[in-house]
Amino acid sequence: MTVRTRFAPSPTGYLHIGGARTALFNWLFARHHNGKFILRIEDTDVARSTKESIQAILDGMEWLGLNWDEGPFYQSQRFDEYRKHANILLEKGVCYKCYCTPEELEARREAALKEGRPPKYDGRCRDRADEPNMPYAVRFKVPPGTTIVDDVIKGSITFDNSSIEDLIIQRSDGTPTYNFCVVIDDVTMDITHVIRGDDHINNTPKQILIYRALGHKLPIFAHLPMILGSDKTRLSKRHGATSVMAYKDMGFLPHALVNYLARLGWSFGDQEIFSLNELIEKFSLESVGKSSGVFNPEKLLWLNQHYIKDTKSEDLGELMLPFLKEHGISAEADPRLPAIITTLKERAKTIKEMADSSVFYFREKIEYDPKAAQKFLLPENIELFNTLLEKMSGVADFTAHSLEAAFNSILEEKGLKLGKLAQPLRVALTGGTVSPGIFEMLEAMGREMAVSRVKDAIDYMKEVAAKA
RNA sequence: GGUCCUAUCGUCUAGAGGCCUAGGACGUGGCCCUCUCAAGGCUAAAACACGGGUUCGAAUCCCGUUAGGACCGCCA
Repeated sequence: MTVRTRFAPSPTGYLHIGGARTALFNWLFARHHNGKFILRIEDTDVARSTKESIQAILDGMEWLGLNWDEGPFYQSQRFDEYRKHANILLEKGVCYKCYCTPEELEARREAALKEGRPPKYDGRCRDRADEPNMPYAVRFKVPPGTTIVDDVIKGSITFDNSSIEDLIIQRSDGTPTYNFCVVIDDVTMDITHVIRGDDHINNTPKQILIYRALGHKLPIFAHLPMILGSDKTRLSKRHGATSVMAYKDMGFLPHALVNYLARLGWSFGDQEIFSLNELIEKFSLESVGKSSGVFNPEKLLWLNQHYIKDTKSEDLGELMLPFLKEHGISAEADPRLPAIITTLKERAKTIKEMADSSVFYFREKIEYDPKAAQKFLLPENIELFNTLLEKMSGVADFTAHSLEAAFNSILEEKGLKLGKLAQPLRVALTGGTVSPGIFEMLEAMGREMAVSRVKDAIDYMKEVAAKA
């Protein structure tokens, strides 16, 4: 039997971190078993579902590389199917018509809560014989006894059916409700493994009861522990960015997020770094932990940095262009781009950070950081810079290697340490005191720009001398 | 309030009764390297929630306590 898993988000917002991990685990499990991964949009709540949300979820999935084999299926297009099954259950007598109005139910709920009783439906329409000409909801008649959820991750969980209320499976307007659609869909789509957040555990016995009433075999259930924020409550906007696409905008690589999410709740010995293929090969539900985990942005950052170092400069260039645009820089035609990135990628935690620190490579003129200029662009360095200019113009090939040799000869001549030369030059070249290594940076920048910046620095130092 | 889930360094985790003086990773501190910043290398501090059992032996199995979390809708 082929494994079939599904991810079934409701389109009431963007794809968030928790949903992405659920999707990822479903995807990994399906891929590991050479099965099918199905995408289903749970939009039975017509009022809250939006087209924008659907698109946002699809975008997020695509960015993460979680491709689906079937779907997206939309529950809103399957209402006839649900109604048909609801009627069957009604005829079988395992469901009944409930004529209580939402207002009445709400009033009773509040009263119960006030008196400290469980806000459970009292079943007053259960054995009603008449059929008044009024709108009715279809309720499932929960049988007595106990229902056992056999969960791959959590183990066996027993529920007393008396704690489960007669749930509505079809609203009085004829639309189906969640617990019912899920079962009908999972049955008709031949889902073999239901992998979802453990916030669904309490729904599971209800769904099992419906499976039984329908006469269908149960899928295997696996309930994933929640992802928590730093205060150990359910991850939400209060904890910062929760939208997957926000991570794209912050300059994260999709695989960094995938690797991070995979390791949040799942482990493979002491291994931290996994390629996509390794993830597929090594993933198993057995090694998913039971306890919830706190989302840790620092570790994500570390992984991102790791994968940035691991990515070819050419590819990074492509990814960096949109971030450069925000600085008003169009670098797509700049042949220096890959070389520039090579100097930067060892020291960037995000693509955005890399773009921010690359700006000096692209500007016509740079501005000096006042403190840096005051400390390093001193008139006493004019002579040194003139020598530098000669060497830089004279060196046969403008590479890190020959530049280093050329610089060393200056240093030897003047009896200087590299620091005395590198820091002033760094300020002249970049405007600040922090940058990539001086030789690799010169090579990446190119002779033309380097020479012009040294000249500018000499002019600047002369001005300073004149003022003094 | 009811139902259910969970409990190892600050965080993610390894741990399947003796391999545990509890391992790895992120983060944090120190040292080395060094033209700045990183990266890299080395290193340090840092945890079995508590109480009872079971056992020759418990982080590991059982029970309880405590603490956290989720769910209890004509939302999904």
